[in-house]
Amino acid sequence: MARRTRTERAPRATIIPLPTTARGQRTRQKLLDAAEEVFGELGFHNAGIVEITQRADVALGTFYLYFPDKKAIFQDLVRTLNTRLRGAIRERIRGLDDRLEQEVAGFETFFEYVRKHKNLYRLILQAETVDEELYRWHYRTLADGYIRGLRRAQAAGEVRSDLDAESLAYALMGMAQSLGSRYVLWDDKLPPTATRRTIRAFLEGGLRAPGKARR
Amino acid sequence: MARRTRTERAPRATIIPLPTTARGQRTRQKLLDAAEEVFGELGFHNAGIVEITQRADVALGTFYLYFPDKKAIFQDLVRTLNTRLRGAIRERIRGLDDRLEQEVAGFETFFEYVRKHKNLYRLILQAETVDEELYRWHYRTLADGYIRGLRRAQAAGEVRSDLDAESLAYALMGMAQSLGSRYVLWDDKLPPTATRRTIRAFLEGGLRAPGKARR
DNA sequence: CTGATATATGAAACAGGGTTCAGGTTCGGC
DNA sequence: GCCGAACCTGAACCCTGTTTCATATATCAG
Repeated sequence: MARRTRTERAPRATIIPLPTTARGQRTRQKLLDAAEEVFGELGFHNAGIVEITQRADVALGTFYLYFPDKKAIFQDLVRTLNTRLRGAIRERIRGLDDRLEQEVAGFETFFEYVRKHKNLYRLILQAETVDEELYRWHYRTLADGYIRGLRRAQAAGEVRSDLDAESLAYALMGMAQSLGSRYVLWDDKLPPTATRRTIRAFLEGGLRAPGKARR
Repeated sequence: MARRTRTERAPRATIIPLPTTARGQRTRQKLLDAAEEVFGELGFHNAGIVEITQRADVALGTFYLYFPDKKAIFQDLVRTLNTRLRGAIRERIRGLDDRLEQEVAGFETFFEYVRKHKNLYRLILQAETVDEELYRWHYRTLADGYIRGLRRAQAAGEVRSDLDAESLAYALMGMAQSLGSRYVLWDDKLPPTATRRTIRAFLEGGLRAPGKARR
C-alpha cells in the first residue's frame, strides 16, 4: 500500500488587500525587506516570524496584518526578485544587436544582480522545497525570454540553427547560476577576468553559426 | 549594533560507531534508504524522524542508535551520493580518449544517475540550507576531478588552452545540473535527442582548440 | 472635533516534531 | 542452556515557532 505523501494543509482562505495608506505601505515594505534578509541568511525554515518582525521594528502580530502566513511573504519575495532580475537584463541588453554581446551582457547583469541581492539568490534554492510550483515558474519565465532571444538570433543567422533553443536556454542559465554561485557568492566578488574571458570564448565558439565568422 | 545570526547549537559530542553485527548493519541501511526517500520527497525540514523510522520498519528510538541526530543521516546520505556519482562518471569515462566523447559521456552518466536517484539530487539543493560546508564540498570535489580532466585535455591540445579550467568546470557542471533538472526531473525522462545533439554541438564548438579540427 | 476606518500590539494558545530514557528482546559464543 | 553485548522499543519530555485575538492607537474625511 502506497504511503501517502503529506497532504498539504488547505490554503488559508484570507486574501489580504494591499494597504491603502502610506503608513501601511511603508510597514509592509519594511516587512518585505526584513524577510529578504532573514530568509537569505537563515533559509526559509530556520527563519522565524519573530526575527523578521524584530528587524522590521514592528510587533509580532503586525505581520499577520499584511501576510496570511509565512509562505505568502516568501512567494511575494521570489516573484519580485524574478521580475526585477528579468527587467534588469532586458534593460541592459536592449540596444545591443550582436547576439554574443547580448549574451555576455546578460551574464554580467546577472552577476551584478546576484552581488547586490545575495539573499534573494538563495531564496530560489529554497523555493524548490517550499513551493515547487513557484520554483519552476521562476525558471520557466527566465527561460521563455531567453528562448525568444535565441530564436531571433538563429533566424538572423547569428546562432547556429541546428541547436535546440530551449535546451540552449537551460544550459546557459545553468552556467550563469553555477558561475554566480562559485565566484559571486563564495568569493563575494564579480568573476575574475579569466572567468569572463572564458565565458566569452566558450559562448563564441559554441553559439556561432559555422559559416558566419569563417568562410 | 549588528544583530547576531543564530548561534549554531554546539555539535552533539556522541560519536556513534558503525554497527558490528549483520543485523545492525541491515537496520542502519534500512534507515538510510528510508531517509533518502523521505528527504527526497519532503525535503529535509518537512521530513520527520517518525516517517523515516516507519518506512524503515523500526521504532522511533532505533534511529538514535545509529545517528546522533537528523542532520547526521543527511550528511551521510549526501556524502554517499557524491561518492557514487563521481565513481559512476569516472567508470564510464575511463577508456574514452577523445575529450569531447568524455564530456558527452559524462553528461549522459549524470543524467542516468539523476534518473535513478531523483531523491538524492534534491538533497543537494537542501544541503545549501542544512549544511553549507557540505554543499560546497560536494561541488568542490566534483569540480576538482573535472578540472584535472580539462587540464589534461588542454595539454593534449584537445581543448583550447586559453580557457580557464576552473571556470569551465563550473560552467559545465551548471549546464548539466540545469538540463538534468529541466528534462530528467521535470519530465521524468532522459533528455530528448534534440537536447543531446545540442549539448554535443555546443561543447564541440566551445571547447575545440581552434586549429585542431579545421586547419 | 468626532466618528469611522486602518493600523498596531504582544501575551497566550496551539501544534509539531526532535530527542531522551528506562526498560525489553535477540543473538552468538562458551 | 547461559550470559553479556548488541540491539530495539515507544511513551513522554521539551522546546521552538506559528498563529490568534482582545485591546489600543493613529489617521483622516466631513
